[in-house]
Amino acid sequence: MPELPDVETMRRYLETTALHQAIEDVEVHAAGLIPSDEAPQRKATRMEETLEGHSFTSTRRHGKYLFVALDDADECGFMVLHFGMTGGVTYFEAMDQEPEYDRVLFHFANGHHLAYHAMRKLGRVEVIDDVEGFIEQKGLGPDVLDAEFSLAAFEAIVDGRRAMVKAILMDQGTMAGIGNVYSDEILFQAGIHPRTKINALDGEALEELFHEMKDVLQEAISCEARPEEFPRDFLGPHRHPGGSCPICGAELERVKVSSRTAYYCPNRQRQKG
DNA sequence: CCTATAGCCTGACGGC
DNA sequence: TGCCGTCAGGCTATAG
Repeated sequence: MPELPDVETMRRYLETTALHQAIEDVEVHAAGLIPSDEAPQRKATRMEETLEGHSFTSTRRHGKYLFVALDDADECGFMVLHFGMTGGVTYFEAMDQEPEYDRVLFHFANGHHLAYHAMRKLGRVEVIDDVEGFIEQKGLGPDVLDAEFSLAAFEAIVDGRRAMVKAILMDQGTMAGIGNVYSDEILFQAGIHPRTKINALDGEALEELFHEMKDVLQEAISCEARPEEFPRDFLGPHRHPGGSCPICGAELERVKVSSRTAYYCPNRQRQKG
């Protein structure tokens, strides 16, 4: 699930729930989510000791990564959350509300708790001291919704590339935040077939694509990334086997791109390149 | 530079 | 019912 709109929704959720409270206790239940070569028990203990006694003070997002600043950011830095395919965060009071697949649990002084959960353990949790350094080390491109990521910047970053447009959209090194589902949504709105080579798009099509990138993600955020709230002409709720185009009614087709399943409307997204 | 594949994990679903 | 393969919205590493 978690692509840019989902992670942004979680960021806002954390902003209104988990900030400015003393973290009394931390339980790492799945040390494998911490990327380090240390022994699992050692990693878990180290993270618990690093966070306990501190508090979260602010949040930040880049692409699909969520950064949570610690009160003593100079010393402790930031906790980074990545959600893989199935991760999320839940803030709750009574322990009988503890979500399933709870991988890291934070106990706050106010009696509430925050769970980082991930059914499949494909996410990551770690503590870093430098957000910019982390982004660079991961090789992430600009966040798609960053105001400085302009049409000119997009054109420059894509200039000379020849890959399929869907692969480019999903490449976090080109730009950060778009995954399989939202790349399909963006291409649907832009009327572009997912296997189109990006260099086959003319200036007008590229500009349309750029605006749909921004608009689709913004719209999804305003819906808190909940497909049932999406505008009627969005592909999302129809994106399943047998689903039909919300605009023309044609049955959606599927094709593999970058080893992922792309859904598209054969009527409105004709292949050109 | 580009594409494809496997691996990391777990659960849901369809077929036998 | 049980077993098996396949697929699922993530990223990384590797090979051609």
